[in-house]
Amino acid sequence: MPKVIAEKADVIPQLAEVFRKHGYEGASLSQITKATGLGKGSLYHFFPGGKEDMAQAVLKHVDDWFQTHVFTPLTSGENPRDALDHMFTQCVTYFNSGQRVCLVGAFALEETRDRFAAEIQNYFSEWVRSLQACLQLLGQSEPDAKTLASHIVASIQGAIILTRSTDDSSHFHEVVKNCRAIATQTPP
Amino acid sequence: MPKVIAEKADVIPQLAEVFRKHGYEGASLSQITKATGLGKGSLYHFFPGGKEDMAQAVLKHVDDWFQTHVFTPLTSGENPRDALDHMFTQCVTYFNSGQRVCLVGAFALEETRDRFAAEIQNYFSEWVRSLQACLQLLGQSEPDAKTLASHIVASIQGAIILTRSTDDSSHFHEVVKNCRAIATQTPP
DNA sequence: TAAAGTTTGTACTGTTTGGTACGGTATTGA
DNA sequence: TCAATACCGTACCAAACAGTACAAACTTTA
Repeated sequence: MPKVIAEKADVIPQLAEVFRKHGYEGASLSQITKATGLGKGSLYHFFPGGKEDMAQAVLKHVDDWFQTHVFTPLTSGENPRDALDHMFTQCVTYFNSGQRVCLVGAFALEETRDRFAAEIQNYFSEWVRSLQACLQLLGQSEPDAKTLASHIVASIQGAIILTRSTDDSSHFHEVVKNCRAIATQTPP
Repeated sequence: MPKVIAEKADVIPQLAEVFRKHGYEGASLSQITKATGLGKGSLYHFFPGGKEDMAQAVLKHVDDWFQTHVFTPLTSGENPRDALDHMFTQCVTYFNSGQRVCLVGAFALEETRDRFAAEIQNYFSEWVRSLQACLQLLGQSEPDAKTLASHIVASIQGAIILTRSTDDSSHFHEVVKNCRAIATQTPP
């Protein structure tokens, strides 16, 4: 196993921050070189496909994180109540109380949506699907769980927008609190 | 009143579509000239401040629309129940069942957020504030109405992301339906 | 230590960027 | 009808853009 000076994996978090800040179209290579400290040579060595290649790697990284820390726990089935709590806690941390943009959500609003359609769709489908499964384990009917899951995922995404717009992360916390409430209430 | 060949107001909708598609940073002047059919000369005649000027005009236009068609009706007080219904209906139409990006929301996720901070903040504050007022007229307590209002606005914004991500506007309709339900239920 | 392979910086390409300058053409009020 | 004003197209600018080429500097293997 060769020891390397830098690894692809090392620069992905910094790459992600650039895309988060400026979106796909708005992110320039000069910003990327500055953020990663890498010259174009290294960048194109790791990502021969250029910007698109970098974005793909970042999307994959985000998806892996959510798969491990959110989606899989939701469907583990051991203790759905705890899994749900865990999801909300992880979201508050990961999205920094709504101050940190969701990269996939941001891509979904740009024209780039088409370029990364499969990755974006997969991320949100998986989230809704696994959350729905968890809610059904908690006693919700299938259609109720489906609606509720969509609603909760949407709320979290929207709460990021609201928090960033008003510079007030209490919005995010309130929305999460409300989501916890409607997720555990018994349907009429 | 001078008759003019073209008016500023005429190009704003087309301008808005470009910003919606590409975001502020991603929107290039060549895309704008193409979309509006206007040369740079005309563009800089109407908007001496360039791209930023154009974006300001578009934000103003959006804000005016919501002020007239959503925010003011919510606080009119005549019939809060109808006003609430009206808001949801207008949103479904305006956002084309979640397929049309909310320009202000999209700006809030970009780095441009800082540039247009005041306009973005005002838009969402007004929305939440007027919705809260309406909910209080419907019998919600002040804190409940505040939380609920944040939650509903966030849900709508997030529902756009979800719908665009999955290319399935049923997500938007389900979220709106759920929002209608939680808005009118009596608190425990 | 020598050869092979990996990583990195620099200089360069042609293109596009936002913005300016300015001459020309409509439309106006007087 | 005749300035004055409002509109519009083209050519132009320096800076920044994404991407390429390639040699120098490292690591590793042998």
